[in-house]
Amino acid sequence: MMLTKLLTILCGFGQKLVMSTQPADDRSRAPTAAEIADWIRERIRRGRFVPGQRLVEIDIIRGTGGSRSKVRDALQRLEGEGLVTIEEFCGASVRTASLEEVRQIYRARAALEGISAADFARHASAGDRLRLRELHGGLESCVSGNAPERFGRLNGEWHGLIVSGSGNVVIGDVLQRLNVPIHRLLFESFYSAERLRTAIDDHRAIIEAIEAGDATLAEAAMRRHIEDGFETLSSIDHEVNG
Amino acid sequence: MMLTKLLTILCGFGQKLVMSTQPADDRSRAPTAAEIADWIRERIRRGRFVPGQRLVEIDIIRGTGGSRSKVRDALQRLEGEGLVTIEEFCGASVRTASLEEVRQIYRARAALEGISAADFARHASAGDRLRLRELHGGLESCVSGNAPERFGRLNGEWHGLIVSGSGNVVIGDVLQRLNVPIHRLLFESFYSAERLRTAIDDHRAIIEAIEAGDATLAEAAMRRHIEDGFETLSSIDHEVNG
DNA sequence: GCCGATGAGATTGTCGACAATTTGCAAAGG
DNA sequence: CCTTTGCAAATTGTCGACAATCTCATCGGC
Repeated sequence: MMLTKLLTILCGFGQKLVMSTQPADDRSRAPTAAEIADWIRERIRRGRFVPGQRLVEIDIIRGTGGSRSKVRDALQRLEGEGLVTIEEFCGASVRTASLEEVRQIYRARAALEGISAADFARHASAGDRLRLRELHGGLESCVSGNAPERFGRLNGEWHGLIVSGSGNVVIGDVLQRLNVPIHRLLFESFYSAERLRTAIDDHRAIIEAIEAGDATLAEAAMRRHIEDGFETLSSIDHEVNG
Repeated sequence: MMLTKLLTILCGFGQKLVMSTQPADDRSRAPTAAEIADWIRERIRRGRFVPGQRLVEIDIIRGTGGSRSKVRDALQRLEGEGLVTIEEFCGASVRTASLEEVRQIYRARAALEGISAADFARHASAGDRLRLRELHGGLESCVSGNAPERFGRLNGEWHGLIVSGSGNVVIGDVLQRLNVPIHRLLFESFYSAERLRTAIDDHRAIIEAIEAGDATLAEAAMRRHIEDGFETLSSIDHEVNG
């Protein structure tokens, strides 16, 4: 009995939530493997698939209308992204990120976004610099208007702009991949108003360093900003988990 | 020359090199998708499959003894790693990294290995610190003994030790993935004896910073070391292609 | 001779059927 | 009541066949 329960937790963890059984997608045409992967990714992001949950192929087939091969391809692709794990005869399940792993992801983010901020300060286009200021304005209005949902989205855009404006596509890809497992944490803004104000201050300091052309300062500020973000996250986790 | 490069980028370019037609692997059991992926990866690393070359499924089936589904799975996995590109009805081909992309990869490496060096200086185990010195001794003997092949391998181990000793497996994974497309460049040591001596000097400076407990200095030195490495590579490329 | 149509061969994409394995249930035994 | 054992259903892994598409050599018209 205890053994079966243990095994259940190890392999499978059968959280068989009943699915909304809309038989297929709106469009009649068969979806590609990439589209199925998007469908799953989106559901994980939205919290419809929770970490540890098992992703049964037949359910995804019913949900997307794709064939089994396509669904399997999609799951394999997602495994490559580190979003799900696939075990022999156990199928795919949403991967859970430990706090330690989140810490390591944030350290990598600090390094990569830090260097991106420096490169942005050095040779970003005038258009990107302007857009950065605009986004910052939007973020400030979110804080005063208390719109945490919009804040999460704009904040993501702001960080993305720093990277894309730095002109390094490779770093952009790596960061996007790194962010996937913690996407829910990033956007499910359970941040306090105080944290939002702190973030805004950090952003302002970074922008000022960029506009002053001080790449080193921009990098240092960005790093500190991201590491502070992890501290906040970590303290929240401690409150929640004990 | 330029034309072939262009054709390589376009779809196909049937570089139908005849394969060594050993019918299957030594062991009789069927290889898994992961093993097939390793087989392909290894051949790309060794230069047996050159960038732009088309990877025909049937050839890989003959070479590995795996079934078509497994081979296709393996290719898809490799696409996820960024090693090959798959186009509709064009199949898989070894992805070519442009000089600009290599530059971006080196920039990312500089950021990640830099922060790893800092973390190594802060809290690496005594065993890892000792091993770092040992590897450095091996590298020095390579330079004096003129053994570029062994130098490439040991150099890889040295850099890997910095990362693993820093205690961040996420960064380790990212770096491993980043290095795959440029693996041939890293290990096909066409480096001059002078470059090797410069690298050794860099390494010594990094080790000294680490032993002095100066994380900031270690990071800066590591960054400069990697960016110098790219400069060397870039100048070689100009000699060859320009 | 040059150029486009055309058809065969080669290569890849898709799918469903079958085999291997696990899971959940239910009955037998203590 | 608890544990164990066996079986049926569910789920996943594997494979080969067929369809769709591309490549390239050939042929006929101009």
